[in-house]
Amino acid sequence: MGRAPCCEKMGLKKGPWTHDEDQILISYIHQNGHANWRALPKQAGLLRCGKSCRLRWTNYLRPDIKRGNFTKEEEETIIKLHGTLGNRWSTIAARLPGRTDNEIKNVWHTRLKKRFKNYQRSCKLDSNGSSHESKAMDLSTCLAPNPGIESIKYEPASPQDSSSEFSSVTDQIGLPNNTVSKNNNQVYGSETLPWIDESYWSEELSAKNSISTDDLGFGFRFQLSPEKTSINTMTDDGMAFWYDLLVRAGGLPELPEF
DNA sequence: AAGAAAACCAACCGCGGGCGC
DNA sequence: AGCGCCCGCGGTTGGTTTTCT
Repeated sequence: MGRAPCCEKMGLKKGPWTHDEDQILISYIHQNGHANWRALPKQAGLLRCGKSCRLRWTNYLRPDIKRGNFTKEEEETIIKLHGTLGNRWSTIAARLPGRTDNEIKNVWHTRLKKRFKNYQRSCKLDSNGSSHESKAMDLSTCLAPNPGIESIKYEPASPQDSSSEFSSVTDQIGLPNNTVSKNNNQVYGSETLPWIDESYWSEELSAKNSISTDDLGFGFRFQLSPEKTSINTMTDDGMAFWYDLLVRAGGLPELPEF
């Protein structure tokens, strides 16, 4: 079928908006609203397509837009919401009054994503493993004020899942097999890390009592249980996994300085 | 001081959903 | 039911500004 390009018509202007164009658009919308974006530019006397007008208004000219740098709280909110919602920028923007989806998307791509990646890289274990403990504690610091993991129950995705597949899972999430054991579908770690306080987990997670890792591509389910379990070493991928898990659980604490 | 590289961000593009005809 | 229009969304681009060497 195919659709004609939005600005195909000759004479329609593209590129950065001028101050005069902004004033025309603002004035028109204040007087007439923006019920029909397609018809708006012609009625307002702008040589722009409706799409361009809508974008300029929603991303820049709207009176309720908050300009200026993002606060630390706003950045943390973006990271938390991105962890649970993914790239649903408009949904994230709806939770940040005065911020646009475009702005949030830009902040994520230009600053937050890189900072998070750098942090993961900084946590990467030494090849000789000598820094496992310290790096693990770095993670604990990262996850302060309630470091550690309360309890994780391993639940095979299907009845035929075996211990060998469990090993592949621990490989995937970066948990060395010798630090984790499986017994009656419980995953046990060593005792070297502090526990996560039960209050750490959100009400939402408590209600669900389980976290599906399908979204992460593992195809397994980890379920909370009353028994305490801890993990004492992690690779960067493992950290990314747990970090993601905590974000998804709504329990992301204050971010460390990167 | 100047050129290069990196960071930033406004704007564009194309897709898909909703809706009316 | 099918088609086409409109709008909103997410991905991407490219120009500008800032930082680095």
